[in-house]
Amino acid sequence: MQPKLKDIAKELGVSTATVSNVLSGKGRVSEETRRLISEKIREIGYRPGGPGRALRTGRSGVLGLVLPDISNPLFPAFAQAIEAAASRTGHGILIADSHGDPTAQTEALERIMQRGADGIVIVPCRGTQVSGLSLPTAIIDSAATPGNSVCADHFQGGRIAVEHLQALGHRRLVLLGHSRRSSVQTARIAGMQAALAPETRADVYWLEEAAPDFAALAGDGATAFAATSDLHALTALTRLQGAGLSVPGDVSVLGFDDLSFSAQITPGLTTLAQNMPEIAAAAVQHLLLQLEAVPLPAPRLVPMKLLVRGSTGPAPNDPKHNKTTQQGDVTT
Amino acid sequence: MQPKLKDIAKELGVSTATVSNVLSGKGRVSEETRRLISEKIREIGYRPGGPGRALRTGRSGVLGLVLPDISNPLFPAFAQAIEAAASRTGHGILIADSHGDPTAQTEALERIMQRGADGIVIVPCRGTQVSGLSLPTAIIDSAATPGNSVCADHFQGGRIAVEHLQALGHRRLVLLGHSRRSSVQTARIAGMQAALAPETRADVYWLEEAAPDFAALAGDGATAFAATSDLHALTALTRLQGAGLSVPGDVSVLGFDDLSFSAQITPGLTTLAQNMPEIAAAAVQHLLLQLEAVPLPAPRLVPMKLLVRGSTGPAPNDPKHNKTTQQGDVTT
DNA sequence: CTAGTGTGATTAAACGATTTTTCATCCCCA
DNA sequence: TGGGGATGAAAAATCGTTTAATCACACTAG
Repeated sequence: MQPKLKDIAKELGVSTATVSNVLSGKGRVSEETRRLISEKIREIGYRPGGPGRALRTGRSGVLGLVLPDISNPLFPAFAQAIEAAASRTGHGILIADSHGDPTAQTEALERIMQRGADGIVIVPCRGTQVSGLSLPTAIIDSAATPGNSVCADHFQGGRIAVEHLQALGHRRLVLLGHSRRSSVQTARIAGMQAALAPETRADVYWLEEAAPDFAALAGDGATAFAATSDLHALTALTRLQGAGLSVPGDVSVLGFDDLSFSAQITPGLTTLAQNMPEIAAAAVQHLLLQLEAVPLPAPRLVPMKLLVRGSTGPAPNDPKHNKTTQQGDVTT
Repeated sequence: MQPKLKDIAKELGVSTATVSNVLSGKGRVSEETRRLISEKIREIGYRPGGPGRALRTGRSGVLGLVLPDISNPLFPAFAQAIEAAASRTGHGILIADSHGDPTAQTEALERIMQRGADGIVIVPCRGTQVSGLSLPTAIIDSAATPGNSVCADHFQGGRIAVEHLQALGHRRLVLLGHSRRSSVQTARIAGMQAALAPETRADVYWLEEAAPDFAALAGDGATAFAATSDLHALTALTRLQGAGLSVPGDVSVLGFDDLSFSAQITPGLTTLAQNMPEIAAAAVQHLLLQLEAVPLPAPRLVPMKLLVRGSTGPAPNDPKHNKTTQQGDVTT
């Protein structure tokens, strides 16, 4: 049985109020009893928390986190960053997986509210729009989503990706997305297209609809593949390598999100990383501000960062570049 | 403001006790009022939960989940499975990341207990041993860990891996682990070694200590690489492919845990998968039994399952096998 | 000597739900 | 007519903690 406030009070012959005052440093307590009580507290390792406090104060110290798919390789980093940011402010994280299903998402939100969370961080399912919750909410999606609170600047990430490839001399690009219903992916592709030089040609493929033959595209003149996710970049990379092409000698590959495996493979995957700690901190901050009824700041766009690894190199037959493959991570 | 029990009671002119009775179906309520109240409840969408209930009943309906590293690509699947299993029994999941640090792990446990969790599922940090918690606990680690509650049968997984490779004719194996301090990895390697035929040679490399030159090993006669994680299998596969070797034509590669990317790459990675749903269900079950003070069952060992994809094939120059690479997943 | 002022600590109410106890009827039968 | 169930619902206690209100006491100033 956990020690309770009453136990301490009884053992020291004082009232629970006095003990509580010592804990919070609020009421009037003599130096003497304060010392006595805090010593006892340390001795038996008492921690106030629990439902009692939550009931009285109306704060549970727990934030909900609703994700469309925990097993998506991007979300671990998300969850970890959010957990870290919440820990820093003394909050716990209650997770829920919506399995990409809007109905499940609604249920998840309800369950979290029912459990008394103080606020909710939501990464919404594709195509859903969350609003009108009676709880502080932070939405992490894309700049285009109404109600979005904070997110990576996917558009800018796309631009940087294409700028990087063009600077290496690539003029025939293949842009790979998974689903055009994902606002994140469409933003990245749009950013890529916005950065295209007049002489650059870029074909977009949505893998959900039809998977192209990567090696054939390369044979047809494409020298660089830019995917909206490292997962698809990896698919392309292994398929190209398997077909006997050299990466980045014959063809460059670039991805997004710096997934766990991206630095592990050979060549290392050049990728655009989200600044997870900053996004997470902003999301948590967003909730805490709402809890204090502070007017909300404008949606935050956190810049993405290019990590140059070995999978991108000079376009073949480009006179300007004939250096060898770069080693290690270079950030810009 | 969320609707409260008192609101409903006041609005219908009954006592809170009566409403609570309707909710739980316990006390004596006339059919008439029961109908009236439950209709009102449905109308305003009231859900009892919250700290009030937790305080009175002593159950918060929340289970803690402590992981050594959320961003480890294996844990998403873990977390998802646990979340699903807990949802099924009406529980929420409070996650905490110990960052592989025993001190942080202890703190995480305390924070979770303080928040009033009903039980804790722990995947312990390497080398730590959790015990003596005043809360129901389920430990998921390896069979060798004292106090282990449930885990995959890593040893058996290792055996199956080597048996698979030997059946394909491989007689020169390279076994890859990351750290010999990981009880999971040592169990897998031990299982692999236990299945070796007398004429098979297998060299073990711990990547944490020294990373071998994979291509050189292959040139030296090794025809198959078995890693204790898909992550390292992927490292090996891309490096071998990059060196111009054909997988599985020249060399086979096998991993563990069926990570998110394993089916996405070319060739698909043959791997030994953990039965996450079963492990998660067993862990949650373990907690629920303790809550009801039922004597604990013996530790559960959940068999691993071989998923044969394209990365393993017949050993080169093996007279018995000359089929082409298999397509798709074949389970045994 | 009394009223006012601090000081240190206790009492009691409150939070939202559950559960035990009590209460008020009504009905039946002796 | 008056006890004895049965029935339906209200009253009250309880969980652990915080906090406003209160109290007891000493000290000081008028």
